[in-house]
Amino acid sequence: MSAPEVPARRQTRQRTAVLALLDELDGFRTAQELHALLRERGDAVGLATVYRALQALVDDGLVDVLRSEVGEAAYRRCSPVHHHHLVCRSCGRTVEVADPPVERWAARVAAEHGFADVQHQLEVFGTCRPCAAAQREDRLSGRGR
Amino acid sequence: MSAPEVPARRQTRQRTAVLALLDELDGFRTAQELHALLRERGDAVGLATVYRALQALVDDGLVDVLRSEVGEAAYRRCSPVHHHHLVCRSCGRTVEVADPPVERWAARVAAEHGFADVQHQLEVFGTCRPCAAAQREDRLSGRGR
DNA sequence: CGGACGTGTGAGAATGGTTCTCATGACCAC
DNA sequence: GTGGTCATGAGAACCATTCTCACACGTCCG
Ligand SMILES: [Zn+2]
Ligand SMILES: [Zn+2]
Ligand SMILES: [Zn+2]
Ligand SMILES: [Zn+2]
Repeated sequence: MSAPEVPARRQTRQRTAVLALLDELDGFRTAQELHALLRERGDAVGLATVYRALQALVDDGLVDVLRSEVGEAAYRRCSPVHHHHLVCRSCGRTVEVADPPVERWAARVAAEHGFADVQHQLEVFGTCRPCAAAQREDRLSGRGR
Repeated sequence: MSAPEVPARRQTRQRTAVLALLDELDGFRTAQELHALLRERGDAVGLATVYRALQALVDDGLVDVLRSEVGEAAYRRCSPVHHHHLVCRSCGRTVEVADPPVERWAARVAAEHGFADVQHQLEVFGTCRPCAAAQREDRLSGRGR
């Protein structure tokens, strides 16, 4: 009800830089990594601002966020339609994938147990071919232990 | 190769208490919540020890861990066979569910993109019936805003 | 254009969950 | 029993994220 509540997002150098950087990267990156990359490239942006920009992008549905196993948040420019991810554990390379059956399954199993307001999260983790090859090499050289 | 590597888990009052508490609870609880519950009940255990005991249980496959949206880890006594979870957002009540099709789907989609060492995580979140009813009541009373 | 307003920025402090440190205590095989 | 480990716990350390607040700068009329 009442006003549509659009706080009017303002266009600044910092927000533009964050989104531009995300557009060039293909995988999930943490806020700290993005902050370091921006600094290297010269587009210096405060860390707190990186966090705020990412949060805004997530709210706008332009960016997906994923929690790593150690609890850090990682961000990626994603398409706005519902999808899931196939993520490389070591380099972050990501492929967007869809699985229509699981959507129906989630809704059905939730209904069967009387759960409402259903959401689901499905992610697949693995090692992409280049990273697997690199790891094999490492093992062949000195890393016996 | 070499020794089977079983560091010999020692049985102490603290670890017994943590596992016993988890056995009584039906949902995912954070380490801090478990620590508080143990203190109330009189089985006082240091917070660091709760974390260590939980980590050991996870390593042994007796407990599952889930990251909340705010990044906290939540633990639950679970069956040792592979399964997924239907979790109530507000009370933590949890149902273990299986979805054989998604297992095959994950393996296939990973193979198609050349990913190895595949793992997947699938969780469904919702509001269980009792919690939904409670929230409806709250809204009817003073919470107009 | 030219301010006025209100949002955005950033350095540093604060927060809070988790892990580490290390002196002390308690299992348990012998 | 005893000894050698491993476990415990209070507090410090860690570290990602958020908060604070003085200041800068888009945006919007006029
Ligand atoms: Zn995505
Ligand atoms: Zn889905
Ligand atoms: Zn489980
Ligand atoms: Zn599965």
